[in-house]
Amino acid sequence: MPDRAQRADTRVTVDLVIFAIREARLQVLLIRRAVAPFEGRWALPGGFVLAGEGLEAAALRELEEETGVRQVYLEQLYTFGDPGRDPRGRVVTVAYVALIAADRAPLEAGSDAAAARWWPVDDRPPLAFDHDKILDYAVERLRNKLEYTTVGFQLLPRQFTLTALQQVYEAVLGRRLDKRNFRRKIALLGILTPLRERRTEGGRPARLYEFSARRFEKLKDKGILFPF
Amino acid sequence: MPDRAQRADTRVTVDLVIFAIREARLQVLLIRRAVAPFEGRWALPGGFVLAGEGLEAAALRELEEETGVRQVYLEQLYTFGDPGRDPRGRVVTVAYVALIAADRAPLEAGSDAAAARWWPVDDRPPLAFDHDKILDYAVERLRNKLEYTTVGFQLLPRQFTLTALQQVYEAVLGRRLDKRNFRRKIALLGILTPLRERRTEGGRPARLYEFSARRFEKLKDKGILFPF
DNA sequence: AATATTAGTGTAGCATAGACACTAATGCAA
DNA sequence: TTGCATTAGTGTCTATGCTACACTAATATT
Repeated sequence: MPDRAQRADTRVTVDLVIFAIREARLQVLLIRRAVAPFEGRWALPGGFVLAGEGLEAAALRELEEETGVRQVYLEQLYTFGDPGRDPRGRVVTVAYVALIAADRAPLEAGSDAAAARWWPVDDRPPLAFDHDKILDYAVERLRNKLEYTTVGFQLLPRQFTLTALQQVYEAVLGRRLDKRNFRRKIALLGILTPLRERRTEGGRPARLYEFSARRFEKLKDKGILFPF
Repeated sequence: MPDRAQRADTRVTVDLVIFAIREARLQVLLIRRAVAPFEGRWALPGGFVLAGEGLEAAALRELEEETGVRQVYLEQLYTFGDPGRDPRGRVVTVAYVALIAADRAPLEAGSDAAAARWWPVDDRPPLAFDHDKILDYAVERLRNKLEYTTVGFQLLPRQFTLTALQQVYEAVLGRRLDKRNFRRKIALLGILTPLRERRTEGGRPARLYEFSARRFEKLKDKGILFPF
């Protein structure tokens, strides 16, 4: 049994890695710190977990404070608790990843006073605390999940073209994909509903699609858990 | 900014899901609680993170206290922090999964005073706190990881037969595998070193093998991250 | 009407996964 | 010693999925 004297109470925070696709690149929302430590450095948005508040609830609260959006995809990433990761004392942080649909991502994120902006993940400033490590891990996780889940759809508006969907995959994975192979794979999944509408953007108009959560659930029931 | 009065300090614990293969089944080490709450119920071993101690360090310390083993595979699983998950107050727990090689798993685990024993995961008593949820999630993760990583080898002694390896996979996945397909897949990976020794156990003697971390690293370097 | 731009479509080769049954080497008991 | 029980070890065929690869279609602009 640990001695009561040694058993230190600890402050617990949540940090958020908020991703969106902007200008066909994977971008992350960062805030510029106004106070020490790391004053002036960019950091992941986050904050303390309140008394009686669940971890995910705290993450959702911070997310809404930062971006104004609700009902987004949110997933716990990892918990970082090295002593010394925060010079102010013992702070354990539970990191979450949020995915925001392109059309719901605030243009230049309107945070309360503090400067906040989107940065391309592969062209970003050095971050405060151990946030570089957190962000790197988040990107790795997102890349992996993209290949065997349907999280990719969370980065798109409800209606989208197949080209837009492919651009999401290319932006996250960081490499070009073959158009025909990509479309065949998607079609084989059978989780997209084609719509009557088309959208025209410079050339031949493209058909719009919707993600069909209903069909996806049916696949899951059959044990086809991760169709990607 | 959260109000300072609302920002509650919190106790942080680590809980351990310690797996081993025993009698060809996936088993987990549980301890019987001697004190309230949940007195008499079985629970995952765990304890408070000490001041100045890292999360993983705390998990390793608890693991050694509980089993006496060192240098085991240890991986962070998930962090559970629902308010109300512990009737004594706000406790956030970081759950870890440990894999112990069959030959190093204590026979009937010798914990300090408290009763401790191995239970088959699919034939276990109801657990204290939210530990059933934690254990279920750990099993799910282990099953997934088994298929695309080499964690399976962590559940075996350094030298083992292919049949023993297959039994590990069958015990974790909970289904029988085809002997020829299994052996072909393993051979294709090229990460096993055949030894001269054989081990005889009732019938024809079986060749022993060693996991070759060196060859595995070479594969990783080539980008073949998860050969399974 | 010509041009630029984006959407949309099929096939062939290769690798991987699953189904499937018999022979080989040893220990033990009659 | 021989036969029997027990565990080890081996190859092929089929189906499925992945990769590479090039042209036609529909619109807007000049």
